[in-house]
Amino acid sequence: MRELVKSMDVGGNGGHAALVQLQAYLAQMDHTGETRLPAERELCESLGVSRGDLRKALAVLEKDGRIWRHVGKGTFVGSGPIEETIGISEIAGRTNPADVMRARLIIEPEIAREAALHATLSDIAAMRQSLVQTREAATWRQYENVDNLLHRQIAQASRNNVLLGLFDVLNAVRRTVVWGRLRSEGARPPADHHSFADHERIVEAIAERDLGGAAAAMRLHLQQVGRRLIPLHEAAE
Amino acid sequence: MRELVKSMDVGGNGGHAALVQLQAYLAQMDHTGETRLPAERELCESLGVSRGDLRKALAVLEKDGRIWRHVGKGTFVGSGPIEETIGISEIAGRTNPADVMRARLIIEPEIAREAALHATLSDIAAMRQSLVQTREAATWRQYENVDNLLHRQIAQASRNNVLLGLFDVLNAVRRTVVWGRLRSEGARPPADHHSFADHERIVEAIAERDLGGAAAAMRLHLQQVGRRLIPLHEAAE
DNA sequence: TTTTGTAACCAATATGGTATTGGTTAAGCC
DNA sequence: GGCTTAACCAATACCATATTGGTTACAAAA
Repeated sequence: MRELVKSMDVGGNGGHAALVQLQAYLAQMDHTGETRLPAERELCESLGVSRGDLRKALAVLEKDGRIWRHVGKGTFVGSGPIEETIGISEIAGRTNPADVMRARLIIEPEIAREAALHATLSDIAAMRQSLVQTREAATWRQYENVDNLLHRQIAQASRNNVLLGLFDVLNAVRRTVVWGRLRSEGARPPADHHSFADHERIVEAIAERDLGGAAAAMRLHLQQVGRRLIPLHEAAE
Repeated sequence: MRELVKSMDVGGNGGHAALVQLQAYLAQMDHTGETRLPAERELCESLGVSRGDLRKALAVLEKDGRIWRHVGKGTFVGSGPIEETIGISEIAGRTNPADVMRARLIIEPEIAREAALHATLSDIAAMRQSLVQTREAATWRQYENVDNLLHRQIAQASRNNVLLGLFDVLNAVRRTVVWGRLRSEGARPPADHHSFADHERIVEAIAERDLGGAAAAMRLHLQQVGRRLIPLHEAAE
């Protein structure tokens, strides 16, 4: 312990005393469940050390990974700041439609495979109902809504809320990145639109518990969607 | 159009006029890029209709999916409210360690495959440096920090910010779910810890552009980690 | 001179009061 | 009955203020 302190370049003796007091304070606080410790200005007075020494001790513990600090929030025990929320626009701002499509191509077939393994009968029934609704859609907007629902139902059928959450994130990023890209309003999807057959193949494979078939069908479907999307993207540049 | 209005149960004639005026307003606003429309109290006066009629017309457009509203925020044109942030705790609260592990097994091998395809030389150099640091870690805490860094470097090497973002979400969920589970403090990772060899195989496969090898090595590594984690989980129940 | 303690300041965040907004209800008026 | 208006509610936005970790300057002490 003493060697550690020496090696850490902690100035004089006062710094050492502050570190010992702090470690005692942490040990006492560890079994209370509370993770946030008092403000530096209070703590240094409470421990009877100067704020500079306290900060040196805190820096040691932070480098060791026992605490983490952030301006305006405070000092906390734990390995690091657990991000409580992820900003969709932060992801969407640093990417492009091609990367989104590639991510979908990587994630969604595996989700479909998992769905084929865990889908319940009611899951499958709900998907089949969505299949009918996609064909009945009167406008492109309605079609997109039902299409979104169907893909999410597949993710939900994986019965894995982590996968479902990741799908939701990916979906939100996609809607942010591609927002306002295709504006082919007015018409409705043609009756021979490739997605109809694609969707049916996916749902059928899931219903038959064909893991590889579901993944392959989803991959094929996304590749078809990608082919229709890339030309628009290149034409815009 | 007129039939639509009739079928939508929009009371008397005043409601129809409000709908027409609103549609005109939307069309005029559509090509300005602005998505938020004025507050109801202003808009109803601007259009010269009562607030009740305006709200009926807004309800029709909302049911049609052309606008969406939220208390305190306003009314916006578009299919739906794009979730700007995803709460990690929302996902973590509805799941369990097993699902997190399964999601990692599905996602991370594919990320490793992508990394083998797109990693730059500096990416690989950084990974190798992390490999050394994992062996030098003096405590389990330090080891975990470097291990986290290495896995994130692999995701970063995919050169796909969407995949990187999804990895960050998954990682945050994992750290929330497993928080405080393993408390084997004090010791340091043994020299023959399986992860050392696992990590080296993964990085080597990426460096050699062996797509399948990278994915397989990552899958094997995570399966090993899972085997060490499940017993702890079952023992707790 | 070097080190330590103190105070002051900065940028980021938290906090609380106020204003705004969609949603709802009730009364008055055709 | 329908229609209008007004008032109220809960959720959100907005803004000023307080708090916090991070930094610097300067005097006191060694």
